[in-house]
Amino acid sequence: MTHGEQGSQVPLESARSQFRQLADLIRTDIERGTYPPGSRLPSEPDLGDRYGVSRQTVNNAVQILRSEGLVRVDRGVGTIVRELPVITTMRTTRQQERDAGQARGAFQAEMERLGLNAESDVRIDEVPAPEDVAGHLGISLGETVLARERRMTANDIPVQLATSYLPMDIAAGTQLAEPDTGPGGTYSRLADLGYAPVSFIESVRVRLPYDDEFRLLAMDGEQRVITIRRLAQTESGRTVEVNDMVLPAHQWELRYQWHAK
Amino acid sequence: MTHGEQGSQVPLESARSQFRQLADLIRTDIERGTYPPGSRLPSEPDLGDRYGVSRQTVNNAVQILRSEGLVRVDRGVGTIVRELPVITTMRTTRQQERDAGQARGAFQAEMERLGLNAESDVRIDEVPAPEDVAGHLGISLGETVLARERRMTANDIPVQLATSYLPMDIAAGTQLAEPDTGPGGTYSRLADLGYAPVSFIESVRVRLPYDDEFRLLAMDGEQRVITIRRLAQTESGRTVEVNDMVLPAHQWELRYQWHAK
DNA sequence: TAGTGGTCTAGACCACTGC
DNA sequence: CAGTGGTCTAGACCACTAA
Repeated sequence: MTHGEQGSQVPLESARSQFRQLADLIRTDIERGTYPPGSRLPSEPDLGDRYGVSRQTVNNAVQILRSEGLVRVDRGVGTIVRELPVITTMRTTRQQERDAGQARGAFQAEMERLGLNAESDVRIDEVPAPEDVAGHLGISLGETVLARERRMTANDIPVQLATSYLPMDIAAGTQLAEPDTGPGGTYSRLADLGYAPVSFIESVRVRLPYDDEFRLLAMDGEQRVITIRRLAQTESGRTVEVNDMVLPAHQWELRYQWHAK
Repeated sequence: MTHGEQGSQVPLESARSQFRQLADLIRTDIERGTYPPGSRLPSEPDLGDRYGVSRQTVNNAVQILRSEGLVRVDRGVGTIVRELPVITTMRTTRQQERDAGQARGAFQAEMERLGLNAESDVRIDEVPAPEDVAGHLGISLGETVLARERRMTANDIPVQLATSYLPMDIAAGTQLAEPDTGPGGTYSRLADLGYAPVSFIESVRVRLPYDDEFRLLAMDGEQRVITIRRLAQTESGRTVEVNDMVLPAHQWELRYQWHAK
């Protein structure tokens, strides 16, 4: 009664917490187009008045929508409805071959399919191998490896970090140490050098982002990242690449296809 | 000054929010064994006094640990340190064959490897095909399909829900409609019937659990689920199974292996 | 400077648990 | 019944943005 006279126009059941129900209401409004992509939600005090709840309760509701990637908060500006579609990445025996024949990578191809403008930075470094990477590459602990760090964006929104580790005895002085690995990418160059990867293992996990990932991926609130560690092995069983990928979980779908036998 | 005299023994920087730093402190204590698995954290008021912060701030910190699966809250009891290890599930061309030869499924095998006691319920139903399932199975909208719903536990902790949809023209009256599908499981029976699956596609996503999933998986706080939809196809290209899996994200690692060519 | 969301506090009421 | 966490509120201060 103290404030907001239009309070509780929408009946809230008592079974579920108010902030969850409020999140549902706002989500529905977004899906119906009441708040179209790119527009701003009413401010938290406004929403509080409108629904007859405290600002803290509104804030809790908005946290849910943020964690789903439905909205994004611009500090000092407001809460904006997002519009980036879900990106699908595909891993297949056959696709793998197709990708190898392409001038551009799988990421570029998917972005084009979605009509998004894909860009990526590359930073190349020689670094001491992280302990677990050293283990996979069969390298002693202090030894240096080639690290190719990439950050990929779609329509200027960061969508993936990837760090590829390659043994120096293979990569040093080759095109693998150049920003542009040329047609077919890393795996084609490895093949040229006599280390064609034929077997791949990917380990997928979900977790909270680290601070640097949070910043580099422009993440928001309680969003999660998907982490993928890919190992690429040659016919002889040597692991010639460790690739650590980090993806905002809400904007990706991973697709794996394989064949029995 | 009003309360808790030991307040702020641990210096908190001002850059990051108090509740995130507090979460880090408690997490460290858990990892160091100060709060061993199975034990209870001090109550939220206690922690508030100890660190000189409000109960709400403690609550926010605990939310983070819950979402990571590090602790679990028993209503009316307290916050308990968890101990379920991360479960790895493996998908490989070769593994697939190996599994087919086993009396027990892949899930059982992994549980045994981890020394966990695996159990699972099965419920079998004939239901109208959900719209997207009908599309995949090439069935008209109202038509019924066989639904095999499973709920799997490890040491009595629920770790996976799975619903397998099979076309009635294949499954009706066969062992596929029985609780126990026999040696080799569903895929072996499909093979016996002349519908051996040879190609598999899995689509992986991460999201907040629905209410029923939240309950059935005994989830806690802001935890996420991994959803996997698997399509199994025969040589002729017919999709003979749609399998929807739901897994608490914090306790699983998905592993995919494949071979080029 | 006014408005935005981030965060914190003190206090409150609730449902649930175990004694 | 006392203790637990879930949730809500009113009020506050902050950093940041845009006008």
